[in-house]
Amino acid sequence: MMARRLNSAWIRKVNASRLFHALRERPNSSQRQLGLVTGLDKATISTVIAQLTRDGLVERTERTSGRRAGRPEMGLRIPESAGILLGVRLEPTGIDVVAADMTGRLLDRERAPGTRDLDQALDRLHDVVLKLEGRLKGVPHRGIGVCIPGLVERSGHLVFAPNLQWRDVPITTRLRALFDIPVTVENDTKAAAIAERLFGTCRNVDDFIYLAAQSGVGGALFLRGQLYRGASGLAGEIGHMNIVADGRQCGCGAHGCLEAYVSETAILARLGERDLKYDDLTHVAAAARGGDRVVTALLDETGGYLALALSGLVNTLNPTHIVLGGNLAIVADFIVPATQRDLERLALKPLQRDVEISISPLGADSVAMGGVALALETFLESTP
Amino acid sequence: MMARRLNSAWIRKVNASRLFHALRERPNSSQRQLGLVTGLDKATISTVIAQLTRDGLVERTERTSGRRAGRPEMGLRIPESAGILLGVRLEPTGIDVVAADMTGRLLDRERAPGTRDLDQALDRLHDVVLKLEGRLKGVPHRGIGVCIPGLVERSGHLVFAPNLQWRDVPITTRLRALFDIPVTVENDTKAAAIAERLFGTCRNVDDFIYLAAQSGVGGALFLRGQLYRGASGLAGEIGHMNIVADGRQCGCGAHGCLEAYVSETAILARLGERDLKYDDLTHVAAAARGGDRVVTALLDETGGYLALALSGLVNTLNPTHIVLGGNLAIVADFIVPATQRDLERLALKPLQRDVEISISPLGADSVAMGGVALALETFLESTP
DNA sequence: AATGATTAGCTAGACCCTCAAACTAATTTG
DNA sequence: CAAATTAGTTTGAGGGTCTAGCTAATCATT
Repeated sequence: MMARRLNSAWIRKVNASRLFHALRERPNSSQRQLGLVTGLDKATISTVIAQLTRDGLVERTERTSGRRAGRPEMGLRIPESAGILLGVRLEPTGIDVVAADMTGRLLDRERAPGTRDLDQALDRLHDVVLKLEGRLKGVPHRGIGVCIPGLVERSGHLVFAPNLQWRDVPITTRLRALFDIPVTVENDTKAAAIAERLFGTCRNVDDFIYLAAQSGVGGALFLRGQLYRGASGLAGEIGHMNIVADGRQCGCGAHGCLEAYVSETAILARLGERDLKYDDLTHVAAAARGGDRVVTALLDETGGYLALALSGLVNTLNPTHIVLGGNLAIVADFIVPATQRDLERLALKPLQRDVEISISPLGADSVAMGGVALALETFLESTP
Repeated sequence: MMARRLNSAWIRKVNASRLFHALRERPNSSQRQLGLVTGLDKATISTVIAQLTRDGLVERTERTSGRRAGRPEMGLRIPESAGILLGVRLEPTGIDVVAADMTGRLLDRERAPGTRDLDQALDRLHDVVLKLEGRLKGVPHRGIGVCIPGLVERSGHLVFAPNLQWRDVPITTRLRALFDIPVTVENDTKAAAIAERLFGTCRNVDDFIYLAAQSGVGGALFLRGQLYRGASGLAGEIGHMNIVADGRQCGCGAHGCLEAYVSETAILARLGERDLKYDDLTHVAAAARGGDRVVTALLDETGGYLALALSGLVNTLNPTHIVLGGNLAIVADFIVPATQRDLERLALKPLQRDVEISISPLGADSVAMGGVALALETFLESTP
């Protein structure tokens, strides 16, 4: 119990956020058009837009509508002066920071070398952010979202980040001490899924499964239009679903996890066992495009493993979309057909019929843009 | 888009519903106690309770608090006169109807023979309900919830009910024409899960997985305190998760589904293959209690299969509880230890740590009580 | 040009809501 | 019997959405 306090201020916040997103996705909309999209009353829209305009988050553009009797519609948009958002991706191999405007348009970026030393990583992050902030003066900095490859609890506590070798770190507290703007911390894949929803292929999709493979396999669920975090915030660990009884050893200690078959590391290792040495998936994709039968066969097989995991999720969650991201997107063209084929075989027809597999368009920036998305959501949820 | 209209009337409805449930679970609470539980302001509680009292849904009881300075607390409760709810379970083997008061207490029941003939089934249902309603005069009849073993879409359309052999039936429309009180239709397992949440072991649990085995295996997910229906309302089909590659043939046409191992039918069939003929799980449970090694070994194995499916769900959904219901509950004592053991092995430690497996206390009435729960939810959501 | 028709956006007022603060009520304690 | 204490009610402020009417800005027609 003890749920969120429901009062008119909260309603206003929800409606303002809904209007903001609608406008973000449809720049130059008029109030009338926003009404059609959001279902809100025009009086409500009028007052909310007036408030957002006072806050500098919305401005009028030229008139828009075609030749037609009646008062012309006024276009609205979210100006660059509305503010900037920062997104951070923390990895052992590098610290990426991107800056975007309030619509999610990438403005600038900066990178620092990665490290497994926590204090050093925070120091470097601080420096890089300062550098970026210095270049983007004169506009309010609305927030920063930090993405970490590990288990981040609801509370903001980092349970474990295998690659970084961080364990039990009160990471949010540490980061909040570093910056004077709102900080949000989340698991990298979950953040990327939010980016997919705000900026990617799932803009109007309420129920989807996001799956990203890098060194490991991460997943995230969007259910009823919201990221699903689960009881303690750890939901989405699709990578460690068991798909092969007594199968390949996984980094988590168990056998037969999805991750042991479809992560970048696993694909490269499995190719290695067939005496094919590749450094990364880009080269693998090139070989597949070149028609290498061993490679395409292995990727096809990989698609089958993926389908084993996904079919169960399709049956249980009844999503409309499945999105593949991370490095997996690089070879997705050679994986998806098999996944599709096996999904048709394994999932129940009425559920499988509704689901569409797509490849993330966000590319290498998906996680950093996830940070931006996090910052945006936090900003819109904060009391104005 | 085009989400639910958010206004003050909606807030009131949500708060009234929250208070109603709080009072239902804690009869004789005072307004102060309800405030502690729901987090609502005492002024809000005062006005809402006054409204509910006017509507006849709440009444005062004797004073309650012990000897203490200050004005004594007044107990509140939901009286029998608040109304009755009807729950229906439609099966080919029988039509069960139960009547309960607004707190979910069973008052009366009636049963008619089942049939696969749709018109005949509706006729019989109508008769049985009339009979029950005749016995429960003088109190408003607030609604009826009908549970069907099949895929029921959000719209109320029945896609397919394998056992009843019904396909593509606008079941909700048909049923609404039959009764003059609000009718809600849902898949039987989903309804049972709601019952579990309102009347069973998950009263204060927001995220749980419900799994019931009868002739098939059905599942339902409670996420963020609400039943999760998925994009088209078909979520929860855990029974057809693939758990064994090229495994046993399942009724759905595929191989290796969970249902092919842990449904009542499957368990009996697998015992049959070991030359043990049983008619139902009650006898199997008796044999297991009697120490029959073959039976206990098979049930133990079954628990392992269950763990295969559940571990993936635990990793993806991060629930706090897993509830086993339906006929599976009868033999659950011999299954759960193995499930628990394998879950510890297969699911990620930080997620597995939070999850508790329990057995539904609702017994054979779980589905019919699910109908009652459906009716109650519909009533509380309807505009008063 | 002037006028009317048409449509977008604004605004006043009704009617909800929650919530803080003051008030009333009902008890125990001294 | 007064003081202290605590539960519940009432009042009023301040917020929300929404209906209905109003104003503004255009096109079409005379």
